[in-house]
Amino acid sequence: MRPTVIDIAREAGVSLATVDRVLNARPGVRDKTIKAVNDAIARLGYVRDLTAANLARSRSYRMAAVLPDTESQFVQSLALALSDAGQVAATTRIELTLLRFPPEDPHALAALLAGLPDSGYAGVALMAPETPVLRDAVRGLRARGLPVVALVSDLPNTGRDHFIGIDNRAAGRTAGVLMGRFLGGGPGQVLVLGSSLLARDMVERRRGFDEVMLRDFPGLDVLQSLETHGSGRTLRQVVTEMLANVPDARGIYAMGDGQRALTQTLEELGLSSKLTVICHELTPHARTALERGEITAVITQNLGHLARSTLRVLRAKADNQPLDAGQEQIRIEIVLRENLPPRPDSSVDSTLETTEAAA
Amino acid sequence: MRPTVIDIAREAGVSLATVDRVLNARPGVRDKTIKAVNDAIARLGYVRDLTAANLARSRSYRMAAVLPDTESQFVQSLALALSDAGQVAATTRIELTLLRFPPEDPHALAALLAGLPDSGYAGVALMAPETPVLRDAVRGLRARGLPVVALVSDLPNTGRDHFIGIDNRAAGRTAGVLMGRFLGGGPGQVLVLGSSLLARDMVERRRGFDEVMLRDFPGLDVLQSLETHGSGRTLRQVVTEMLANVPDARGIYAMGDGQRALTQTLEELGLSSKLTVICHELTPHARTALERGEITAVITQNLGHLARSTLRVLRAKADNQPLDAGQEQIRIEIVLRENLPPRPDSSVDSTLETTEAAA
DNA sequence: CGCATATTGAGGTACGCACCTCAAAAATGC
DNA sequence: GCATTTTTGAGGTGCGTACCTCAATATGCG
Repeated sequence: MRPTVIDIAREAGVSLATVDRVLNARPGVRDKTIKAVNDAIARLGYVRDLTAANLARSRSYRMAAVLPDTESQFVQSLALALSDAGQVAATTRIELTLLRFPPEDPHALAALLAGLPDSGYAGVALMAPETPVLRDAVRGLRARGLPVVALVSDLPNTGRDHFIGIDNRAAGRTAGVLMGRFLGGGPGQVLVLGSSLLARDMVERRRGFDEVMLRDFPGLDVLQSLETHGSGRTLRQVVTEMLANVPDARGIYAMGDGQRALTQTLEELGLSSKLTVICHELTPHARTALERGEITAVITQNLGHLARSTLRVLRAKADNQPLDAGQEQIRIEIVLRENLPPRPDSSVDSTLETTEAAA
Repeated sequence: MRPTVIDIAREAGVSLATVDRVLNARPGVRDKTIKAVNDAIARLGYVRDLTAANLARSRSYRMAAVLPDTESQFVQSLALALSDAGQVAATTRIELTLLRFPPEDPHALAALLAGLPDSGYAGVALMAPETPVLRDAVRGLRARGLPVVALVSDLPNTGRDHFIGIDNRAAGRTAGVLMGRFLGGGPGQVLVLGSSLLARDMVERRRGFDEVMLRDFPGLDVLQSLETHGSGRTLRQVVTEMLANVPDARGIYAMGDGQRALTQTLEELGLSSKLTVICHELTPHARTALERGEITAVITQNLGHLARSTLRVLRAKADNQPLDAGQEQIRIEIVLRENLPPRPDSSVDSTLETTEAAA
């Protein structure tokens, strides 16, 4: 049997109340006594039973995940992954609420954040572009003692408690090596597409991509980024135009969303499977395109892990506990047709299973 | 507040004892009453608090992980990851014991498994080659009601409850595309190394590799597999000899272990960084070699995830609970120099942090 | 030494649930 | 309608910990 607080008390020759004071860092214990208790803990190899502890604390964790209200497949998948993870986590006293904000309205977002009930929330996860208004809003939350973690896209200047997502510069570098090697080093030209050239993640991906291309594949000519503004129409326009002017285009690096518009455009131009196409995020569309050979490689992050990590991190922050850095590290995954994971991923049937189990 | 059993009882108009009987599938309740309770549960959205339930059951999970006693870096890393995961899981009433067996002695392994205390264990994770003796031993364990999961290398004919690891054929295919594309399709020759040509995982990797190479890269000539028997000396010998006879060798696919011996051999032959080298498992050595450019790509599985998954699966099996397939899916990861995850991975400091938190 | 203050002990309640017993009530068979 | 069986209720105990109160010591200081 594992030792309990009672064993500690006996071993240390003190009362249970004292052990409790030491364990929970309550005041009114002499250093000497504290040491005695800690020694006993070490001797017996006591490990606090977190399940019992949380029960006794009757601690529960109401958390909010705030996402832009776009119809982008990526955001939708992320929302799904989060709500799945939330369902599962419900058995561990975690309650997750998903909130959405109008994507182009930082003030609405700030208002939403400011309007979160003052108490009752244990933490907030946030995926949003860093604007001055948002910075203040996040600072406000943190001033109220609410942990805030940035999701997918970092908010380094807001004082957020943690960032959950990939290193976008490394992701860009990864895209770079793949592109360079897949094209055999050149010669040829490579198009780069981004939703917005101002967004931090786009900038970083481009930077990483360029680093590698310049250093390792000087024979390839990387063109200026094209902005799609998240619009399929714009994407089609700029890509069509560009490809008309660039005779020897051999690759496309799509840093932002719009895989559907891209593959469609290439299809129309009769270029499907003729170019090396690398994009980000394994959305259902990217999957299909990968299977069909219309996209060569996808750089992605596992949304299931991301969602679960979010809950774990928020909880750890709420409890003021340290993180397991290794576990919370989100990997930059490379997906080719050949290592495409089977479909049931952040799917619905896991939810079904869970519900069934609870019933 | 989340509803509790008491709320269910009130809502269903029955006593607490009856709710309990329904929840825990105890006999002696009329169907009509069962339905009433389940309806109440649905109406209130009740979710059983697993932490409290486990506490009340005073359920604890003694588990064993059985690994071959080799000094291979991969097995060592796996052992480390498992013991790390075990440390962390100790706070949730899980106790993991690591056992080792002499790698070439299936009978010793069988004896070890048969000798596990009849009760007291909640499950066993096992990494071992599938031999007839082992098959019987595993069947014996399962007959005793002990869940068994296969680790890293599957044991399909033993009736194991679950397999935790990657699809080796898909891994081989992945290696294939990478090799093919990195070499620009040929011409040239590719060496394949495996520790043993009989081991199931080697066979499957080779099969996947060949599938892709034959179909997509007919210009590349894939040579017969060379057997290293897990010995660095043998590896050096066969590789040196082969390279002397093959004028246009451009790539090496190392399916098994021995990365250290391989990079050393290539170094000696003055071929470092001149060949496209793809191998498996991101061991410390593979890391270094990747950083130095001596290895081009590593196909790997995240040992941290693997270890945590093992514990989760064993626990779910012990509780007869369904799995979250998405979460337990082990990804085939592709690691290049550019997306090499930062070092602190299945490291020691996470252990320190945890210990500190408990103190 | 005597007093104020700091430290410790004893004991209780609660968290949400599992599991047990015994008696009461309801349903069933004849 | 009675005996029998099945179903239900009431109540208790325990899991390991948190957190509280009040009294009993111990310690430090003048």
